[in-house]
Amino acid sequence: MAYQNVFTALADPTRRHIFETLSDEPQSVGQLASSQTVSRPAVSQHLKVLETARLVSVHPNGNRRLYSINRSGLSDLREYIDGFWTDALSAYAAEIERRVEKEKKVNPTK
Amino acid sequence: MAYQNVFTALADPTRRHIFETLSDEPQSVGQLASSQTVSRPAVSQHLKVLETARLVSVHPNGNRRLYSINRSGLSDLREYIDGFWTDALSAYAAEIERRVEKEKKVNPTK
DNA sequence: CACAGTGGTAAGCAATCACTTACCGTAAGT
DNA sequence: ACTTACGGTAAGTGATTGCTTACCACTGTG
Repeated sequence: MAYQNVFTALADPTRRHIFETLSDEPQSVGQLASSQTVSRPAVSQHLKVLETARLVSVHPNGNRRLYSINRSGLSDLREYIDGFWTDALSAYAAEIERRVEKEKKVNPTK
Repeated sequence: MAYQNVFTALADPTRRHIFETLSDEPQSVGQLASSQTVSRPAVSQHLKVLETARLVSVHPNGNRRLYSINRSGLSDLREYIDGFWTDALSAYAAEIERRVEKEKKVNPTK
């Protein structure tokens, strides 16, 4: 039911970049701002949106606040997406198909 | 690479509603507009966004244009989402494999 | 040839969004 | 207690967005 916020949260390029940066490793707000083109308050506002979409989590550590990725939002999103394949089997089959094709690209000799 | 457009396309509630309506059955622009709270041109503009995101397809049929769902955009989105699982990813794939095999046993004719 | 029916596009407008600077609260160091 | 670092929030602004009405092109029917 929360996929709405996920869509709006990841629709913005800056927010996606922050999210992808956090997927590599947890960072503080200041760290994030230094690797971003926008100011620190902007990052703070973006993190608020990402947090309400359950895409990131905060862990206050002394003086600073460490932000890390939260896959709950992505799970909501995937659940929504899977609903558009009529029967569950075709969704899983399509998933398998995709992975097989991907593997073929990486390792064509197989 | 096209998931950006998918995010922005499905971030709007009206656009999501149009997309979900089309997932039930293909419809013309006029049909869609009648089941929507917004005007026909608005629907037309939304369909344009959905089309560039590869979420819907058009099939001109005589006088009218029949819009139907296109899952390519969703596939792009799922691919993007799956990139955020690392270890859990393989477990997920194994789970899919298991379900597919199970289904094959139950219903071998498919 | 008209003449409906259908739908894409242009122009304009109000609301929302992303960003900035300025300010304030809190936690550690001296 | 003073100071420095960190970060959330308020206020304001320019750009973007979603919507409307108006207009125009195309297709099928009399």
